[in-house]
Amino acid sequence: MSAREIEYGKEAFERILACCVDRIEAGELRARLDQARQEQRPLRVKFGMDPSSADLHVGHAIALRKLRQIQELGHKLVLIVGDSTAMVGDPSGRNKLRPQLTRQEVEQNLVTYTDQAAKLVDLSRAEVRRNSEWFDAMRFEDVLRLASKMTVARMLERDTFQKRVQDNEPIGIHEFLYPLMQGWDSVEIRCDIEFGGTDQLFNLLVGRELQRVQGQLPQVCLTLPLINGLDGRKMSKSYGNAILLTDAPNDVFGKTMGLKDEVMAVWFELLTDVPADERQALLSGGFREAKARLAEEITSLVHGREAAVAARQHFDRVFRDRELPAEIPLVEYAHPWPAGGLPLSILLRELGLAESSSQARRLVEGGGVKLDGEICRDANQVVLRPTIPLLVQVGKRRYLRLVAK
RNA sequence: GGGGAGGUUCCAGAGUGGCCAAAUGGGCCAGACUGUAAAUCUGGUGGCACUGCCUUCGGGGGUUCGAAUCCCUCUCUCCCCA
Repeated sequence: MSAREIEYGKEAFERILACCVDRIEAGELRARLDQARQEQRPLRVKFGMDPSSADLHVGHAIALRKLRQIQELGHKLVLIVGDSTAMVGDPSGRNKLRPQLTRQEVEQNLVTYTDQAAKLVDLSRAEVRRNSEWFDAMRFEDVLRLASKMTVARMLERDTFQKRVQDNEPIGIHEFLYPLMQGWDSVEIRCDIEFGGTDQLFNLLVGRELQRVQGQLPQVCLTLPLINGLDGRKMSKSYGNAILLTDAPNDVFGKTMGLKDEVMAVWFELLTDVPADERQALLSGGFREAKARLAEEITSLVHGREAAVAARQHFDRVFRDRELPAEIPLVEYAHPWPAGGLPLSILLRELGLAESSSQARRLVEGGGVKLDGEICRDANQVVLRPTIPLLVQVGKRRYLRLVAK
């Protein structure tokens, strides 16, 4: 296997900086590329992800796409899995104390995490490091030394902390440690460039400072735009407004179709490879068509082109043409069917179409449940053992064909 | 260490002895409408084989015919003073 060609020139410089919001310092990047060329080595480009929730979303995909480009330029992606930092909880962009995760929870999240990241970057060529590697080895003394590099005043300058002070929200001392930990990761891996969301700027800069203190060349800090979620707030799994990388293709497509028209341009730019002139043409045509294309691109990004095309067909069929989906899962009722039949509310609960029989009752009474295409408004209606598959439909998105054992 | 203010249903936040399964807003779910899972409007939003019953208002104990509301205690958070 021959060594990959590494790109150090103007093209690399520009591609690295493309889409970045903060560039601290772009000039240093130039010098850093030259230096790396002389030393015949790739730049070490860091990106950190805390396995603090189990799922990545398309907001993360902006960074991951960027990192893939960096890999294509031949530079080294160093992916930090923040298993130690996840136990602290990043206070960035948070107006509340984050729950501290246990080691066990972090371990669980970690597995799905790297799998998801692998959809978008080549992990086999990346260096994946857990930061517990060095933090577990630290003694309290080391922690104190690290903590002395930062002042309370500087920490309190941060908006998020200010707001919390104003709102009488608690701030844990450990939260002050977070930026230092993230910064220390940069020292440990001798980072050349660190990427993060715009909310990460402070943390990234701490990395610079710590590197300087430790006699390393300070990293270049580049931030990427954060993307808003379906409701306009910052996209976050915990707000429930995210398109997750684990969402089924139909959901990725459908959620994208629900985006506000105004944000389409940004999504096209940050999340697709559609060239600028083509994007322009799409956006000046019909919104519906443009958004369908966007949805297809996003779905393709997560699940591949084939799945994306199928998702688009499904969407058109179900939501535009108001027809039944092409494929409806056949579900076998798990228990023996009672001789006297089964009240609808109980059936829906048992099928997992409602969380409780009360909720099922509400769904039925609200007109959201159809049996064989007929709206059924009586939650007490007894459903007899189906002899042929019974089409059960809850809302616009949940369908199944039910058979008895 | 001392003093004060608080902890309410997914979230914010009303409620200070019965009319409280708990206002209002957000979120979420469903319905109508639509190019769309957008926007808007409507309804719903503890559980139960449900016209009734059961369990909720930080934990535990108590007063009372009756407590989210009163008392005791524990616990957590915030503020002020030291």
